Amino acid sequence: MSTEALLGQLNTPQQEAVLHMQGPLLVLAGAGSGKTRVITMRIAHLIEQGVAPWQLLAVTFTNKAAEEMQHRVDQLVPGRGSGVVLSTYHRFCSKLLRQEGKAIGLSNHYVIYDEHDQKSLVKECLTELNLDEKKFKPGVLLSLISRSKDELIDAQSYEIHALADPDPFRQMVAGVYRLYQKKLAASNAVDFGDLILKSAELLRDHAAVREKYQDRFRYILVDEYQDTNRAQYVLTKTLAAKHRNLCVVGDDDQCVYVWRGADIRNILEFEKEYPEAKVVKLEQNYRSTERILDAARNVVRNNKFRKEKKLWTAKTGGDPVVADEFQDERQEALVVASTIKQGVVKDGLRYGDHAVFYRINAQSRVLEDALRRMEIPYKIIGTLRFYERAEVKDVLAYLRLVINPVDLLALRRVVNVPARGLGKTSLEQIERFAGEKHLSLFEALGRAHDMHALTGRARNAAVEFHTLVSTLIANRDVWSSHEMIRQVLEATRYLKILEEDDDGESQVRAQNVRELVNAVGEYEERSSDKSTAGFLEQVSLVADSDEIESTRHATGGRPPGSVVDGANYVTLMTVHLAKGLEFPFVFMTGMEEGLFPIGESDFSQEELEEERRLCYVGMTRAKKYLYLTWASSRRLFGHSRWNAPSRFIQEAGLSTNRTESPVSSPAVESEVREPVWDSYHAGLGTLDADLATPYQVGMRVRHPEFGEGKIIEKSGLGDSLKVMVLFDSGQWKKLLVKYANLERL
DNA sequence: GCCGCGAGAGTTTTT
DNA sequence: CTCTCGCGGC
Ligand SMILES: Nc1ncnc2c1ncn2[C@@H]1O[C@H](COP(=O)(O)OP(=O)(O)OP(=O)(O)O)[C@@H](O)[C@H]1O
Repeated sequence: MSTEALLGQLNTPQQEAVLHMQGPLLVLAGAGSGKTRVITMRIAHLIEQGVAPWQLLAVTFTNKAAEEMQHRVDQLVPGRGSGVVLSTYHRFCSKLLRQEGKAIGLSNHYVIYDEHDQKSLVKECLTELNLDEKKFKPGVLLSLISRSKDELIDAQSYEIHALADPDPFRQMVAGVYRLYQKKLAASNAVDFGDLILKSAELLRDHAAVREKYQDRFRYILVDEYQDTNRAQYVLTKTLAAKHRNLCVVGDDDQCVYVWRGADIRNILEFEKEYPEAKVVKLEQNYRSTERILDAARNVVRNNKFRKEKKLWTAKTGGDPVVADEFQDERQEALVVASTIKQGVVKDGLRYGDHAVFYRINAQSRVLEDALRRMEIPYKIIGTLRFYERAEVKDVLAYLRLVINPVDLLALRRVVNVPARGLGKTSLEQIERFAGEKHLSLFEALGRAHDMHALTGRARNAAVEFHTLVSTLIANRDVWSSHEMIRQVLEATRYLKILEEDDDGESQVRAQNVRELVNAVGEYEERSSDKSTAGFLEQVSLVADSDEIESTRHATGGRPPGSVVDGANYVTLMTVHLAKGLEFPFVFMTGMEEGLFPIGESDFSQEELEEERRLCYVGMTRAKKYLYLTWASSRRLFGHSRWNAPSRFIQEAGLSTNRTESPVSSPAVESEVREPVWDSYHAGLGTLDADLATPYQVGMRVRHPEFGEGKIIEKSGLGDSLKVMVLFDSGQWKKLLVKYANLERL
């Protein structure tokens, strides 16, 4: 596409940003103002100007966003777009380490440990250090370690800081952190944080590598810059140090990953960091109607820590933003589904134009039920539970072991899978032997004959296992990933054993294994790197890519309104995942205090502001129509509780409509509605199932200090009976009934 | 060494 | 409600 044609799709400030050729560039602008379009067009324009695609590095926040941008670029400059390095930070770093990791002692067959692996490793550390898991929760320690990595603090630096600190807890964390890293290194493994941290350290400490990449990337572009962490910031800065053509775009109001280490200062202080930077403001929102934009801005305006930005839209007026109350989450889901159905059936809308957002993944199930009942095609975007299934992990562990035989977690996982008589005791013996002889555990397995303490059976099993895996290893550079996984299943009889078991659960597992084989096959078709290592990397990095599709309903006919292209479905996802996307019709569900904003009322100002930004992100995804819903009673994680409407509804300047009875929709068959009602009543029943105490959920009470309120949750029994009370003042508290002096009303 | 049972705990958001 | 962990019996 010619430069003129490219520029024709942009407004004046956007053009300025795209045409800016020399030096740093900051685009700080509100939602829907065309920031992403600037990045995309800038890439195309630079290529038009003769910059070689491989000299461009563009970073996005999710793999999905990267794919979309790649697609756009390919359209704009056909045939030349594929050379651009366009990926997430994590993928970029993964490739970098694969290529250059040997400089820091990382073999190119390293594996990426996921959160589950990380937790196991932390647990091992605690055990080895004689620390009580009850007192020091692995999850808490892991998050301390991960946050440190986000801030570019490696184990050594952490230890140095800790030494200067008399707090024994920090000393302890330092010990765990160091051991944790030692274990990762022993397994030739890195975690997510390491991908960035080690890349930054690699560039810092190895001039040759640093200069190579600094020379190469003449232009660097970063989308969603407000959500980068310190490590990513330093990495970016290093890479851009030579050419200084760093373009970052973002919106401080959309920073929603502080809990994961995002540092909003990266974008707010960009000008300080690069005084010569050109700053472009985009003030026209092209996405939403005025009403939607006003509502969203009314919410985020309540934040103290933000930069005020102008934002206007030419789409004046528009449909009013609606907020509705429902009796419970089933009602809510039912109405969301029937509203969508009505729009499609009556007004000829497309399912694909609709998205339903929620704060937490657990909310999705009841929405799914409702959509399925009404035969509405939908897709859930989110972290895939598929790769968390035991049978899938087993097979993946075999693949990992073949690629990287020192991967201790993978080895431990499968050494006795399927059961071959190599239990805990035998393995401990072998591990001890390995330690003494300075062998890896895998090598030690091959020398089990020398271990006289082992039973004959265990000895044979160990050697047999070693031989089996060795044969696979011998072929790892010969076989493609698809071939490899089939050979793994063949050699271990893993799938056979499942298939021979009549148990229903085994059949499901067998099916999952077959699906994994298919996934490998598909991967091989799609990608240029057909190796097993490539597949494993893909699995580790692309947690978000995939969708669980729902088209299980109506095998006979196509649901009304669906089109043949197959892309016509309602999208379900968390608000976090919606960042960067847009839909004509958006439903935000679960708009309740305690759920959105999430947490008990003791959240800090910072946490509340992040929730508010998240709400702003969600609302600004809508182009034409925005519908907020909340349920006065919600069953979640097996417990019902009463809710107050989210403060964000009020902040948005909306008032709630109460829906007394279920909205009957002509699109809903009566036979479909019945079961919903049945389960609705069943759900209510559980609310007052335990009547053993005089205090019940829903009851109004008076507290001498806090005044009147309603009991929204109850826990414990007897003297430890606790109730959560939502006071009319808006605050809520968990109280021990024994001491609270409550008066029933 | 293996398997099944029961008690207990714990649940945001994701690269 | 669902999953994990630890224990005890085979
Ligand atoms: N100059 C323009 N003229 C018309 N439409 C535009 C223009 N620039 C962007 N758009 C459209 O506006 C919408 C929002 O653009 P884009 O996604 O680039 O915004 P953004 O600033 O990245 O949004 P957010 O930060 O909310 O994710 C898109 O549908 C895009 O196609």
